Amino acid sequence: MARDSSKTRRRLIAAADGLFYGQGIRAVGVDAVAEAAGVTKRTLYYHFASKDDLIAAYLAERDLPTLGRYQRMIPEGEASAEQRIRRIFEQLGKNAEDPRWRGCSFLRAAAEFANLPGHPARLVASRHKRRFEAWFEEVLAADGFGEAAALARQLMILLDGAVAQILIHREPSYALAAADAASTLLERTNKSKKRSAHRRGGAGGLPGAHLG
Amino acid sequence: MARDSSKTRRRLIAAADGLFYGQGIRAVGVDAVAEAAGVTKRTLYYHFASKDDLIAAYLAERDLPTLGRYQRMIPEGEASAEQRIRRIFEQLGKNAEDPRWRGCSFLRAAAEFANLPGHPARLVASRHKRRFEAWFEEVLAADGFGEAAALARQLMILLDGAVAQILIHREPSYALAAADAASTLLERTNKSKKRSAHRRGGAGGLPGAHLG
DNA sequence: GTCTATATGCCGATAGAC
DNA sequence: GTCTATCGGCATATAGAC
Repeated sequence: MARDSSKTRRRLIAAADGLFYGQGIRAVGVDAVAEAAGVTKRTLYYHFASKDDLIAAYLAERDLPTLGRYQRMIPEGEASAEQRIRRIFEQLGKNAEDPRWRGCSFLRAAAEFANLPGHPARLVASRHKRRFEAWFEEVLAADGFGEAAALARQLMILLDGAVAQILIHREPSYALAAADAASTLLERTNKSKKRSAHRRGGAGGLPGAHLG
Repeated sequence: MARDSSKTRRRLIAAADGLFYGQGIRAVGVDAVAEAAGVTKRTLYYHFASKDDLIAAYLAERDLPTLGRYQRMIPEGEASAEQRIRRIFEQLGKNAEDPRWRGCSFLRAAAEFANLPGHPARLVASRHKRRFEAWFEEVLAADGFGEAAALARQLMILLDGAVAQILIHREPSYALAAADAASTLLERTNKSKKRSAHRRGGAGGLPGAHLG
């Protein structure tokens, strides 16, 4: 089987995911990851050139699923962009109530490797947040918002800002404060610059296995 | 000399500050801290019961000076609260241009110890952010804003959200996006709920040795 | 209060067998 | 592709002398 998709490799990434997200990347040794995956350290080093390589694979594996989970929170066409985006912040607050919630894996990785700008984990984290911001921009533009790019940036700031405050205070209600701020920003732009009307309705969605 | 204020103890905290902020707390061993302070490890353990104790002292030492640096960025009575608060975000962007900038030490500590809610570093970080939020509330209330507490929370979210994005993307311009968002939130509240007029003028201020 | 020396264990990474 | 065994180094923390 190809080295990139072997069962063992996937088991190692899954084990790394649980340990790195749960305890922190630098706090977990490769011994623990190998043991959790049920293989020896030597096998881990057959599949990954280094711990840094494993870290990058762990984050890359989270990239699209994380974005997809947020996208599924706000089904297209069932409500206005304002309502759909508000739902994202509300869902963040609910997710943060789970004791296993540890904030955003990408933000935490950037914090852990703040002194290593070229670290592979940093590249994956930056790419993920760019994708997220681009998606926000699409959602806003599709609903007729002007200055969608600038608004999308502000929403990213609010989202990670809420994550940061919740992480620091262990207080999920900061997500609602961020939701209010987002509503204000969108409402304000809506009234002055939005170019077309929106649809109406409600939206559903449940948190997946991942929490970040 | 009292153990809490001895020169050696202060040298150890200063050494820890440079290393922990520069490279991350878990990335730095006590050996490195002791060597940077010019003492042996045994002396470090005379002054601090454990590395966790040293970590807490490192953050506690940053608490009030960090808040004070922000407070000095916006001298009281020289401008409206809107202008003074905008200046904070602009200054964050300037500080982040320094290659030694590594984001917020409290946020990064919370990220590193996300799995240890009772860790002394977490307590210091939470306390610091509470103080910061309370100060924002004072500034807003003193300028006649209604809902100052809710607005102060939103500003904290924007501030740490900007720090997070800058850290992830190495892109200080996110501070300006946050500044615009803050202006919008304040302007909007200003127009609908502010209770009194404000003064006018400009403000000065320079970044200190600390960057967090 | 500071030193030398050490205890004990985990760190990331590798050699070589099968 | 996975194993056993191990390398050299660094982790936090401590014993005991002065």
